[in-house]
Amino acid sequence: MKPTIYDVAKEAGVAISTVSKVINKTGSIGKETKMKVLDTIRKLEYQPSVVASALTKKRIQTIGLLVPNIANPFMAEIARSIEDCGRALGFSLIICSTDNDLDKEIEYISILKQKYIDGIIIATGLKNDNAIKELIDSKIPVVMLSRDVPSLAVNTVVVDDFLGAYQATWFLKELEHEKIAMITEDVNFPAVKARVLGYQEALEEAGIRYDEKLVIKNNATYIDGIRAAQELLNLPDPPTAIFASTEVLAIGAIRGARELGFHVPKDLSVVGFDDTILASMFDPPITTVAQPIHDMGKKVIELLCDEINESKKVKQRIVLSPELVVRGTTSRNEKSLS
Amino acid sequence: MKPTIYDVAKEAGVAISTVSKVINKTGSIGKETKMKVLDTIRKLEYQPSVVASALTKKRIQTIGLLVPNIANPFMAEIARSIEDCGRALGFSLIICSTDNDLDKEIEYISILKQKYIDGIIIATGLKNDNAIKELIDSKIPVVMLSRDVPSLAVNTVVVDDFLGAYQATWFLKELEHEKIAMITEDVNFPAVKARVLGYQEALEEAGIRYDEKLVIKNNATYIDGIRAAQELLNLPDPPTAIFASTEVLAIGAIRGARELGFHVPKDLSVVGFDDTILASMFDPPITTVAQPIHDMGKKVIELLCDEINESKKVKQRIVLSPELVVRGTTSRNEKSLS
DNA sequence: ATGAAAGCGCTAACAA
DNA sequence: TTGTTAGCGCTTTCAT
Repeated sequence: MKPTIYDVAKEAGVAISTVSKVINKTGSIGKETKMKVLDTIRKLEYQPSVVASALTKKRIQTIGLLVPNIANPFMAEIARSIEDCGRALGFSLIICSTDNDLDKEIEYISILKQKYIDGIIIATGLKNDNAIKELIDSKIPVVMLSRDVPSLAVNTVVVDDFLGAYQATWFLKELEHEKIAMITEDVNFPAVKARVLGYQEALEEAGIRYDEKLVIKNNATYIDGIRAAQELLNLPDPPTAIFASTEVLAIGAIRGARELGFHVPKDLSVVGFDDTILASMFDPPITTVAQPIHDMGKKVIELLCDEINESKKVKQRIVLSPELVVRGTTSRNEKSLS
Repeated sequence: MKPTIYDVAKEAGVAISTVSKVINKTGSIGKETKMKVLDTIRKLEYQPSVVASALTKKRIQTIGLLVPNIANPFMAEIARSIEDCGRALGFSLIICSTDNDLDKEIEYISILKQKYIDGIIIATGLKNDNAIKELIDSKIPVVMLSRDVPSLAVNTVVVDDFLGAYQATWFLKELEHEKIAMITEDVNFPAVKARVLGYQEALEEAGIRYDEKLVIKNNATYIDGIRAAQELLNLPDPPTAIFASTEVLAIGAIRGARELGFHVPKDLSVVGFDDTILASMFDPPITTVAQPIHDMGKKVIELLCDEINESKKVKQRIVLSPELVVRGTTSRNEKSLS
């Protein structure tokens, strides 16, 4: 049987509370006894039970991560970043793929609570914020990732979607593109709306008239990307550049363009968003707005720890800047010279 | 404060053991009291503490998944499958990315043990099996996924790598390719070796002489794929087809070929392995040996549950068949007609 | 069928 | 500085 704190205490000839103290570095213990305890812990290969301590401390050194789908490369990369940052602080990571389904989200939150999880990171995008509200009311440390809940005071880490879209669009403008289209998901999330706004702002500053026929909203699948691009390219006066608000949409758009005989980037420039493995492995590698995935994980864990330790009671909202990564799907607009 | 089992008992006017029994469906309880208890549970919104019960039952309804890297699309898809199958049975999933680093693997295993995890799924590939041996000796339910430990009796789920490689190679042969190369990771894992063997076997049956210059072993990065393909295509008598033992290698190979002016699939056919999102989103979509990701997750959870419940004491080794998915990176060899 | 009580392994007062 | 002890919330005999 695995040794318990009692075994250690007996073997070392001290009380269990003494052992507990040296393990948790609480209270004060004599250097002598401390060494003795440490020695027998090593000798017995004793490992404290996280579960037993969780019963009193209400913490099990584990955090939950709610994502739409861990199979989505962007989420998987985010998860990896969070896992690493969390591990450094002793946290394990439970993955919860909700498919953006409210019922699953509620179910997962309920389960995580039952398990005395230390905190929850929410990176799902839902229409309904009630589940989140209740969560926060129940005093469980929460931080939102890439998701704003405007009506709530809650720790949040987001990237500047407006800026990212602006950068992408402006870059296209500097490449002398004038008809710049946008493909995006058709939902009401602040993040999505901000990207459209950033696109519009850049156009305006560039002196390009905003044309709503050039903005295609739909779902965000590969197929949607293909369709949207083809719809755009079949226009009487088709765009020479497309800003896709997602890597998958960008890849779909490229595919759609190619099927119509357009060459990327010669005939059509495409900029994506996220910078997942999909962008760098595609041929040509995709010019894209990179989310600072590593920083996002780091900040999110920092905020969560602050919340867990109650060291800071003020909620924070951290906005990280994205960065345009220029690769092979964009080029100067030749038509504008004619 | 969250209600405890005591609150429920008091409110319902019964003993806590009675409440415990109705929750766990153990022992026998009168229909009357059962209803009464159930009602007050609902009324109080009582949720039993998994942690407290774990203290006696030694189970926390959570399993650990050791993978090289959750950011790897194949592993992320596997994780999703396992998550879903596990959730149906009430398990949460803790992700542990080891980077195939023995120290991290050991550290993770140790942490998982401390947390009274119910079982561990190991999908990492390591040179050293000692950590696994100890794990199994310590009676924690374990199942290996895509990893054989020949010297150990342990539940295992693998796909038939030999068969997959055979199918890929044979398919290429049926396309009348005669010079078929292979690119693979250079490690000693049974899975990797089996793929090389399957390739060789198919060649032999096809009456094609095995040429070791056509087998490039290296790491398994995108860059390695590029280099390997270029090395092959620069041969005096270059291959017309490449079987890459990984999606990433396949994508690298295609890129390498294109840089040299080869068209895929006209000048060079490429077959990959895994069938992740990378394969279907690439342009053209990649012909690949699909691993039955969903079945793998299902079987792995089944085995783990058997082990957890001790219902079956015989260790099993389940071999799943891969399936060739023909897409756009393969075509008939035109040169053979000349 | 139901209840009383002894743990599970640890933490945290409180004493000494 | 060290030890005693009462929980934490639940499961599980063993009585009743």
